[in-house]
Amino acid sequence: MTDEPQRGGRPRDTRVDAAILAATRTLLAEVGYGALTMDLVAGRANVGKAAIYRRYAGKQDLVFAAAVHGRTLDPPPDSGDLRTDLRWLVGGIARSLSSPETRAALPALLADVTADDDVADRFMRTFVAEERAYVETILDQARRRGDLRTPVDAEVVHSLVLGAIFARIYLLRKPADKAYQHEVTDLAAKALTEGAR
Amino acid sequence: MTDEPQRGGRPRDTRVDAAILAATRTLLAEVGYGALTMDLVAGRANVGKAAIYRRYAGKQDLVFAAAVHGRTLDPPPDSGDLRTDLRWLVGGIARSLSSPETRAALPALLADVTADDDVADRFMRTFVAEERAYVETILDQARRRGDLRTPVDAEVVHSLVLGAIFARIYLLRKPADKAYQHEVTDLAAKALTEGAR
Amino acid sequence: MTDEPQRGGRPRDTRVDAAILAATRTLLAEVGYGALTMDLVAGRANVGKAAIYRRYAGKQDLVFAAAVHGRTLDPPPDSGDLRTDLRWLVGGIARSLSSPETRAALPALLADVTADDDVADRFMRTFVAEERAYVETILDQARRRGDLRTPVDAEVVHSLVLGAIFARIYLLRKPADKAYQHEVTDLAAKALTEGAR
Amino acid sequence: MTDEPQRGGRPRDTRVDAAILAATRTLLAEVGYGALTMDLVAGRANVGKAAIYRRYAGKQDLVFAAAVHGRTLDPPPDSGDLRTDLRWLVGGIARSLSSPETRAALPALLADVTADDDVADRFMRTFVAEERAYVETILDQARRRGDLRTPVDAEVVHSLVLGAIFARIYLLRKPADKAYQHEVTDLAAKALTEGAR
DNA sequence: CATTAACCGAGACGGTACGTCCCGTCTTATC
DNA sequence: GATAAGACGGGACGTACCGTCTCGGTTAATG
Repeated sequence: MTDEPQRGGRPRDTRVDAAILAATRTLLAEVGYGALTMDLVAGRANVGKAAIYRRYAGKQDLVFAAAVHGRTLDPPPDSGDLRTDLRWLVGGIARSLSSPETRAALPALLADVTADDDVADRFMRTFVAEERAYVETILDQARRRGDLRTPVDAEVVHSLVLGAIFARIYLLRKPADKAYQHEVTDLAAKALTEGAR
Repeated sequence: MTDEPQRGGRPRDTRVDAAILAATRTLLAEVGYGALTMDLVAGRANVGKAAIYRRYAGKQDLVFAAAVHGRTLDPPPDSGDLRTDLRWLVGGIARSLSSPETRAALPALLADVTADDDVADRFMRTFVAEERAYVETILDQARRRGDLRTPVDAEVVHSLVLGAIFARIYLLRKPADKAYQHEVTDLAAKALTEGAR
Repeated sequence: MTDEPQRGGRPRDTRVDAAILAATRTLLAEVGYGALTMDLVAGRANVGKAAIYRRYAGKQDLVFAAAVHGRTLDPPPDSGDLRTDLRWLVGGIARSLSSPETRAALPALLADVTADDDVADRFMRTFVAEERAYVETILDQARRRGDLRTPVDAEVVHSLVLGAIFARIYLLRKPADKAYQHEVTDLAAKALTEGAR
Repeated sequence: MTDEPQRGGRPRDTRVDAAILAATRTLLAEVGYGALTMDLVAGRANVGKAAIYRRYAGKQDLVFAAAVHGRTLDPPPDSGDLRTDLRWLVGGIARSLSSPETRAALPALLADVTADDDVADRFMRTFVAEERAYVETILDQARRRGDLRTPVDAEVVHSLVLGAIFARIYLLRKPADKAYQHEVTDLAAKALTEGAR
């Protein structure tokens, strides 16, 4: 986001903020990312284009804010059981990646963002960091309980779980439903606990 | 592809076919998907734009053909050992997703695919089906050897392995190097064989 | 025209010649010069484009041949009376410039042709030369009869008469009907005979 | 012209208006109508193509505005002498049709006009109407002086004079120089005054 | 009678201009 | 100084024609 607020003069109109985001979400659902035009958003929100560019650096930034940002997981529970913790993680990621807005925006966002390494790193950090911390928490707890085979990298576990959900939805184009979540949780638990103790 | 062959008249020039694909691949690696222009491809291939549009419906179609189509894995080996088979699978997918052309093209392609169900089907057939068959072969062989815990779905295994590599490269933006491949192979083997026998 | 015939081999098919010209004339009337495409002519005539280009150097050449060429005046009569001779000249030019095909083709042809001085001179000569000779004949006869004021240039007279008809039809966009022809003839006769004898 | 003005927002930049017309006039003289490209005009004027298409419906519209519109004759003098008035008329028309821009644009424009009746009306109003009024003025003055043979139609006189100059330049492709202007003036004066008084 | 050279329809070829669309910035008048 | 409106420079898109070339096949005159 651009969003360094102004110093003097008339303050930003919060109704404009809301209208922009609402129009973006509506249009994402109606026409998809590709046909979502800045002019279109401005028109739908009854807002000038400048008002959008004053808030967001561009289309990617806008869509990221409207469709992806803030969809955060609840904090991890520490159920005392690795499998339960994993089920919670898998469910959270699945829910986050399954929302209609995310489904409409994420692939194109990923594409736009991949084109520029700087932007990409920033976006990915935002997208990934919180989840990563939760994975580490879960693994630490399990390690403390002695439920884990010794050397296991949180980054690898994260890529496995996140990748499994992402691939299911965006590569294989099937729903990441409860049954699938269960299978993934099960396999992950087996992999992490095999040979432990 | 467009590609309905003509009935009479001058046949398509295969040298033009080749020049277009070669130029596309070169330019994907040189400038990336975003800066890849139809005029640029035409110029590099010494070809008229019409010659491209005669063959491909647009940029997506062209890039799909140039970057994804025909990039097939070697046939699966049946080493007699599940872990070795998995290592081969993981390595093949990693190699396929790591090529500069694929790295340049895949995210944008994925975005296009998500936006259009027709394209999606074609994409799935090409990108996913062959790999899936290999996964099934590997699992069947392991099952026949009795190395497998009973109920395991090839589709789930595929999404796990493919997702792990994809997430590593395109979401976490790190190389899917040998060390990573080994970790994924190891975890997958553990998950699949846990409790077997 | 291109039209240097071949030395050996199969001779040109006269049915093709006719079909090309017929299609051109039909299409000139149907869609006008601007929308008349070589492909369109070829398609309508059931003929390959090469067959057209074997006969004509290009669109202008084709249209010139189809719509303008050969529309020649009858030979001048020498009625013994300048006014009568002028009426014949005016009528002939008016008839020639009024035909539907000429009306459809001439302005655009003039435009295309004006773009290239060499082509322009060639076309104009063809278009103009015969008429010019007739004007000279008429003036000579009048001069011999003593009906003419002394110094009068055939080129100027020609430009006056031709221009009057052309301007009437193509600049003012009104029919060069009998009444108009009569007025022009009358004025021309007055101008040429004023002060004679 | 397109030219329906906007209601709010940034107004059209008159410097852009001027730059577009200037570039068009320059390029008409430099390269002619055929080689005059919209991109070329945009580039020369340092203007986006959209800025041109916002003002003009296409190449014809642009060229019409640049080359023909507003090129008006000076007001007619009333010298008290028909021949002098005619010389002025002939000279004015000749000057107007001889300018490099008009020479480059008029034939193509005429072609476009002939192809589209709507355009034709606009063309006629601009190109023809003012001149016609002048012809009528001149004839009226002469008539009041009694210098004119009785029934003479301004439209016919206009077509004669205009046609003579047009034919000289665009059909015979010779300069409408002083000598030619004198001959035309002379013949016209003779035709109009023959038998008068 | 066989050869041969130019013909034939069909349509792909390189090239070029078209007019449309979108991006992200800038410029008005208004609040 | 923020706002709605919308013009601005820039640049890619996909379409349409031009005039040439290439394919398989045909047809008359030559040898």
